[in-house]
Formats: sequence, C-alpha cells, structure tokens
Amino acid sequence: MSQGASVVPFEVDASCVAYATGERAKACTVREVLDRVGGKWSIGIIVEASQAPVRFTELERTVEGISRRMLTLTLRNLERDGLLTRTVYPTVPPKVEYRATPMALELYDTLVALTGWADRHRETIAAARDEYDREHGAAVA
Amino acid sequence: MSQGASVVPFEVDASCVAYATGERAKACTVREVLDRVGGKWSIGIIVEASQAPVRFTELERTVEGISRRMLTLTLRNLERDGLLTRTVYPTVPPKVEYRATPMALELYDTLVALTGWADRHRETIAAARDEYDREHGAAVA
DNA sequence: CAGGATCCTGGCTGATACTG
DNA sequence: CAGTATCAGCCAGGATCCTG
Repeated sequence: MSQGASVVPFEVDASCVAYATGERAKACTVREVLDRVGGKWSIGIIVEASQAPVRFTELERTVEGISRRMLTLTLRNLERDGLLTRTVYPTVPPKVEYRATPMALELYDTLVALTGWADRHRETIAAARDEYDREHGAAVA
Repeated sequence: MSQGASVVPFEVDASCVAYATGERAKACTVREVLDRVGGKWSIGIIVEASQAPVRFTELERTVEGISRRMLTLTLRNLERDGLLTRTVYPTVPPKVEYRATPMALELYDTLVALTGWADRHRETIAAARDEYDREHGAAVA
C-alpha cells in the first residue's frame, strides 16, 4: 500500500489495472469475474461448498433467504464458470452434490478474509452510518 | 433482503456464521457490509482511494465506465459507511478529495487478493464458460 | 429431491440536463 | 470542478405453479 508516491497515476498491480481499465478481448474482465463472485448469493454458496459437498436442499436451508430460483440460477452460473462441480446420483430420490473446484477453494481464504473484515467492522460501519445520517438530513435508508 | 436467523450446520468461523445466519440486531449484517463493498463500483473506488487521495474528476477518469451519477452515489455511500473521507477545499474551482479510511485501507489487501484471483483465473473461467455452453445447448447468458 | 417455467416488481443504473 | 435532478429501462430477484 504505497502512499508516498505523489504523482501516482497508479502503482497498482496488474490485476487492479486490468480491473480499472476494463481490459477485455482476452478473456473475462476482472469485473466480469467479480460480478459473478460478488453476486448476492455466490459467496455464501461458495463458502458452503468449500466445507464439504453440499446438496441442493442443504443449501436451500443453509443459505438463508435464498429462493429456490436464485439458488438454481446461482448454482448454474457458478458451475458454468467452473467454480462448482455438479454431481448427480441417479438414485430414486434424486441426489445432487455440489462441491467447490480447486479454483474456488483457492478463493476461499480470500472470502473468509473478506467476511472476516466485514464482521470485524460491522459495528463501526453501523456507527458511521448513524452519525452520517444524524449530521446530514437523516433518512437515507 | 430480509433474513431470519437460524442454525448453521457447518463448522465455519464466526464471520461466515454471521454471514450465513444473517445475524442482525447488533449492527450491520455481514451481508449488508458485503453488499456495499460488492457494489459494482465500490471496489474500484476503494482501490483508487487507497493509493492516494483522489479527486472527483480523477475517479471519473480512472474508474472506467462509471457515470457521474453512480460515482456520486457510490462515493456518498462509502463515505456514509466510514470507508472514505471527503475533504472539501473551498477554493474557487471547488476541489474535493476522497481518501480511504484506515478501515478501508485494512480492506485493501483483501481486495487486491480478490482482484488478483480474478485476474489469474479469468482465462480459465472463460474457458470453463465456453465449454459449458458448448456442452449444454449454449445460450445461457 | 431437484429442478424448470412464468409472471411481476423494485431498485440499480445510465443518459441527459441543470447549478453553485 | 463537483456535483444535483429527473426520467426511463433493464434485470436481479421473489412468488408461484409445474415435473422427471
């Protein structure tokens, strides 16, 4: 985190540059990737599927608030992007297991760091929000 | 985005639990925090503002693709949550500087890790996506 | 059990125009 | 320069009903 540089266009690493410039053509943009991961339910699902293989209904209960539709959609997208594998067991009551791919597992630590950060600062953020609302007209929901 | 509390079967750490259970009441949910950070433009702005103080127009040029409106809105939200400070210099051409707060700076490394991961795997993801589309009837958008 | 299909809404978002 | 205001569109997301 260099802050000394005064002129500093950006001394960021390649990934951030690619992110900022929206450099495409090659493959997915960093933004495209982040959009997928940053989806409302993706993180929760990836985290769950990183612990152990999970079944559809399991996720439906674990990831609170998700609708069946969104679970299906998110699952499909994550599978499409190679972040989850979907295994169907042709048993009589169908059984489908989702598990994180190595690529997704590699992301796990970062996600834990992210949720950890969020967790550590929630109160501070809530406080900041309250104060901001108090100073400025309030009511911003 | 309303959620109820419940039980989490897995042995995740506290942050993930808080995330999964959507435990509120205290402060912001982990999800609420992540929603803010996970916004379409937040990461880019935080990353920029973590390098050095940035001005409005600077961000407008650096964060490619953002509209003036969204820049303003995202900036306001980030400021409200205490992730950015806004400094107004009452000069004749107005000058406003945004800089990341310590809390946001703490997040910087994680964000770099995240964008780094995204960058490293963009091609893999694009490939997985292509293959998925080829196997399944294509057109899943 | 694990989806698929459909309908519908609200919020995020972009485009455009105006201002201190 | 650094915003604010307004209008309109898209689509993520929810609710509901149906199936292999």
